[in-house]
Amino acid sequence: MAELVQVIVDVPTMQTNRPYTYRVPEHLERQVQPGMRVMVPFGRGSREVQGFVVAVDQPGEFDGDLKDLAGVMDLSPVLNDELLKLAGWLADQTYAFKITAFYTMLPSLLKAQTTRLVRLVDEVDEVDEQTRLALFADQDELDLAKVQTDPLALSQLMRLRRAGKVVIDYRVHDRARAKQITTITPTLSFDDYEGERLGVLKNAHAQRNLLDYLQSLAGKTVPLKQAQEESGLSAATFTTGAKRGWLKKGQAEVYRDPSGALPTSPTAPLTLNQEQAQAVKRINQATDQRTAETFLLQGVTGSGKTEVYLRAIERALANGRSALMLVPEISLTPQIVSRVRGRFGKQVAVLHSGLSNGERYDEWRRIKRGEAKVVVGARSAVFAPLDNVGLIIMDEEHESSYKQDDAPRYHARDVAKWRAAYHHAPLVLGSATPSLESRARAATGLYHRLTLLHRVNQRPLPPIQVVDMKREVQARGETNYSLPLLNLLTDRLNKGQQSILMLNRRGFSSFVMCRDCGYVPKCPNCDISLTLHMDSRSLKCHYCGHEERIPNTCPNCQGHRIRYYGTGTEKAVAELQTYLPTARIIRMDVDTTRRKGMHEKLLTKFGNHEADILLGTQMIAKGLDFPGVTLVGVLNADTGLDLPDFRSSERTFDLLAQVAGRAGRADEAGQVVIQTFNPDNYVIQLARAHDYERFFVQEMNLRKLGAYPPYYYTVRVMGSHPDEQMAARVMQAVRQELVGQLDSQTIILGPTPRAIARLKNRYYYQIVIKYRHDPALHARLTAIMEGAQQQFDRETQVMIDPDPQYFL
DNA sequence: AGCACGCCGACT
DNA sequence: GTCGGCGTGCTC
Repeated sequence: MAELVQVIVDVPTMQTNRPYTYRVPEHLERQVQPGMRVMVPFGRGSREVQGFVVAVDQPGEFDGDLKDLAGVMDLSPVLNDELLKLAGWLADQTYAFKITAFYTMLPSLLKAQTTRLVRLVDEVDEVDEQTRLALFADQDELDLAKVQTDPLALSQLMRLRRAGKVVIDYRVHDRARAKQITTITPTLSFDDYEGERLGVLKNAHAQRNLLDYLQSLAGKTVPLKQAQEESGLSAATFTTGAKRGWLKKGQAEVYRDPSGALPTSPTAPLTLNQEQAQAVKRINQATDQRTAETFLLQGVTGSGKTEVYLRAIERALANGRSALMLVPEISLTPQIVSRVRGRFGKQVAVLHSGLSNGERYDEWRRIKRGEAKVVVGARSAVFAPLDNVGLIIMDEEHESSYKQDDAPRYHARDVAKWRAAYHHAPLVLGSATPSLESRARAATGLYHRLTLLHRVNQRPLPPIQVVDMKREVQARGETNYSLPLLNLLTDRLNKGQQSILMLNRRGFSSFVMCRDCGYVPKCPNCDISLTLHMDSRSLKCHYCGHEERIPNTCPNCQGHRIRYYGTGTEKAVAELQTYLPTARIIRMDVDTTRRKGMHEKLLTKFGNHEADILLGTQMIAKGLDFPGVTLVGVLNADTGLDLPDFRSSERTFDLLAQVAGRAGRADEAGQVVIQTFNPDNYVIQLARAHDYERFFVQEMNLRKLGAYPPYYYTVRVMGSHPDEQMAARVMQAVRQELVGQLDSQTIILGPTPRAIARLKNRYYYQIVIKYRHDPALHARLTAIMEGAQQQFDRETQVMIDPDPQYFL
């Protein structure tokens, strides 16, 4: 019988980042288990918070007065033993709070909402009637959150509270609800319905039809909605039926169905070529033998990696185990989902960002109950509550979206490795352009490398033509389109074939600049240039959301020549339309796809050949498969090449390889055009040659010279404060705590102000640490996180980002 | 996070 | 003299 429990409470601060001990009242003794959510009183007053039970019946060190658990929120644990352990590891590795780790692993509905209600105590006569009316109107309770923004009301309430005239109640409410639907069940026998029919008036058609319908059900319970559709009768008719005792209404719990009515016709496995068969064989061996081996499946675009995944999943299932397949959000398209569903049917659960909170919760429950054995999802799906995992797949493993860029700053690849080791399951990392880290590990034998060099359709990779834009611009003036590209576009248009054009906007966006004095409007809070949004005719800050009107005159020199800079897709489309007046062009960028579902809608439209050219940003590069596309153009390949980021070459190479793979997926041969101002750059040249391996070798040399990953590991320590001096001082102190304490090969860079030094009125300074092997570092950094609050004032924030994707 | 405690300025 | 500002410490 549990008498004591250890609870991690939902108060995300360093000081409370440890278990608190609670007594278990008798009536809860039988219920409470580790991994369950509970409600506990915390702090003075009547405050109640949600928490997670991490241990039962282990007496804590605390010897003060214990409080009682207020309630248990779950019937069975939401976190099993594996996930509890994983959360501990995750928090430790990413320097995050334990509570943050728990919530990251669970659907958001399991985070209870707390409301604070202000209630008047009985003797109101003492309270000024005017005040009472102003604040409470005729209610006796008031949601504090609604008043929070009104400083006057807030201070009045606080005064009343001090005087004991009002109290604040805390209510924790669980938002996790199973969806309920109404059902109907016939209550009479076939013959009895015949009897009822005699008692119904001849012209009561609806009722007669209802009797017919109920008869046809033969006692079966059906959802009311379905009954209405099948019978064509109204809800009111069924209500009348219930009153007459012909049927019974009931409630049933259902899963919200995120797949919609998507027909998933079963698809047969494709025939494997020899390379694929070899890869499948090796992976399946590991699955059978339960070895937690990591494979790097390196296959050119179109080499049939997905089929390898599906075969490997099949084997895991055949062994009675489950499988997890991670894909980047952007390639979690209906195409890939229907392919997995087609093979494994209802055993598949899909987790993607398009799900509502309720749908996500339901998919999570299906997985947890063991009804779904295959999970396909983006980054956070790596925490799917699967039991007995037999295989983990991570497609496009080089994608930077696998790294979460707020706390906990985990990389899904590391979590996948942890879980694979826990379950003794193989992990398959798939990519055409692996991350240098993974490719290097395959080179040392840490990962087992599997290669797919041939495309399944036997077609060669499309030829890539590199066009020097310096010459084009010299000859024809400022333009986004070279003659070779225009000629090919015209040719495709004449043949009725489709083209895709990509505008590389990495590290680059359109902004407004004064042509007289060079003034660029900046965000008053964040010190970064405001981006131009033509749809709302405004300037917006991408970081804090600040918005202002486009100025007519320059605020700096009062000049009138304030113009737009940078090439947006909008401008690129307009220019293209002047060259090709008859072409039907679809523009795809953040602006045209902001509304939910627009992304798919535009792609479907293009897929149906309702347009000739798809012009968009990076988002068009991934995972699209349009057989009709025979020309792919990259308008500005080098944007992003010169960013002060050691990974910019790698990302550019990946991007070019990705888009090149979009051409000629089907029968027609494809052609790729890359426009660039740096035609001789090695990234461009090796992308043109489709030569990842040489790129790998060359880039590794540069990384070695610069002491960058994968030769060195990196950690970024960021400190922020509303006062710039303080931010700098904090990071200076952090540096002092590290200097002399670390390995002799470890390099400490900074502190330096971050590229975006001010965000939301806070100043940021950072230190980057590069190290090869430094056993003392982790403990040092943990100590810095723990000490930061005590050492500095409350406004100080210290964040640690292990293995950052960007240093900017 | 949210609350109490405690120590300094402008009001009855 | 007190009311109330926000810096600091603590929450089983």
